[in-house]
Amino acid sequence: MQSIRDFKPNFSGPPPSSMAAGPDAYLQGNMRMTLEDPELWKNFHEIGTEMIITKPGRRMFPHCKINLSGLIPCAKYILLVDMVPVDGFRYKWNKEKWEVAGKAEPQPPCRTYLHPDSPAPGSHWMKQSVSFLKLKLTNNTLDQHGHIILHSMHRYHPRFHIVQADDLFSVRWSVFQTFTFPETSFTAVTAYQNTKITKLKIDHNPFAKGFRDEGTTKKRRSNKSPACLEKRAKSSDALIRDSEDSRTDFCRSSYEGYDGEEGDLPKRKEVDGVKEERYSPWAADREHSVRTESPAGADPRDIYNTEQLVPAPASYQPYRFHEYGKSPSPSSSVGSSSSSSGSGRSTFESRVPDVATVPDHDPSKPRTHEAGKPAVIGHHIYSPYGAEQPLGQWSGAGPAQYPHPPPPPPHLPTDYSTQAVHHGYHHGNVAEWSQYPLFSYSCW
DNA sequence: TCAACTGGCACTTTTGAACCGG
DNA sequence: ACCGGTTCAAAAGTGCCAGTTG
Repeated sequence: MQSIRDFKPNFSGPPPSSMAAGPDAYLQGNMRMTLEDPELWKNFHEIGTEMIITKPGRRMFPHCKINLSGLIPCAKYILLVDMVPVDGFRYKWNKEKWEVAGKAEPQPPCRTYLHPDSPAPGSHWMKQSVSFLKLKLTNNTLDQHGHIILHSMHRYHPRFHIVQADDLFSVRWSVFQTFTFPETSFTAVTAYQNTKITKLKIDHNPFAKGFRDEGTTKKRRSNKSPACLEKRAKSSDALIRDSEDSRTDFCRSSYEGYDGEEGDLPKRKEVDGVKEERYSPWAADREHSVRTESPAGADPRDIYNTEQLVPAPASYQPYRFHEYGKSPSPSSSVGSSSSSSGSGRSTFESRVPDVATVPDHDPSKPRTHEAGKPAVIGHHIYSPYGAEQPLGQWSGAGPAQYPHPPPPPPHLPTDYSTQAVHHGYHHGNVAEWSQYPLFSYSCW
């Protein structure tokens, strides 16, 4: 076992183009990512965001949209998103709140969504917001379309990866940074559980206009049977009560303690980010409410931006959080770690021994990483494939990139996440590490 | 028995081709 | 031939809901 930061720069052979600029190329401390529509996300988050997952794939709403700054205008970057479990539990909706319903199911094949513009120069990413509108979620573990596979009734949060790379082939050597936004965590569901979420979605998603109460069109299925209408009336009772509030008040929660601060939502968010967690339908969140504080603090939106320089593969990191963290919710861990030091960077350093520790995979090809600097994707660290399969799964161009979708990595056991829940990572080995690829699939 | 899931439905927006006039 | 604007139909994205599944 060897810590990443212990590795010395010792790449043999010519460095890839993305590294040719020399050591200064790694100094990207100014890189910043902010989430667009943070208020909307926060409104959902306070209620407990749910995302529908279907077999053919469903878009997210709200969809992930970010702003980037601090990139090198002329350098090329690749943007990726993956979904990582927030914790190791399965949930159920019971009496207007989410409850733990057991251990999480084994993680489906980890997939990464590659932004279709990738690779593009920094100037491209910075000139306008970057939308991941086309990202789709599915519960079909045999999905052939490259959608991100999730389990229903499990909690996830998206991670955004910025990789400085001239092309898809050089990603594995490239500088990358990972960002998460606590308010983007959600529960994957096949049908909405919380009627408040349904209402929020209807109110804000243009495709759902037809379900709005005060639409120009008449209500659908208005001639239902009385029994059905009665059932509907019962189920939508809460919605009707909500509808009596003004539309600008839609985010008002029914949780106790909220009334005292209603009407001051935006201000409260900026002043006290911790408090708002109280309104989460997550009992755990309310009990262990820890909020991310802004590392730099200049931009209010940065309050929600937890920069992670942790090169942990998807579906691996949360369990490491779980292993070392004190809370069952890694999102809380993320927030607390960031807030504890007031600096995402120092937080990263403090976590390196725990999170960024990798098995002593291949001593002949050591990885380079120094604490406080963006991590370098080592040759073997994140690729589930050997050197003979150099990220071919997400190379090429355009939608035709997965006409023949890649099969799940054959070495991926179906029960590895169960092992993870059982905290089996103290003594990792090569096979174990390779089971948690960051970029195992190309998707767009 | 029941929670979770599926598929069809009605409704919406988005997209792109076709058409027209300058 | 080119360009910009309009129209229209198909495609795709929504939540609803009854039926199915485990």
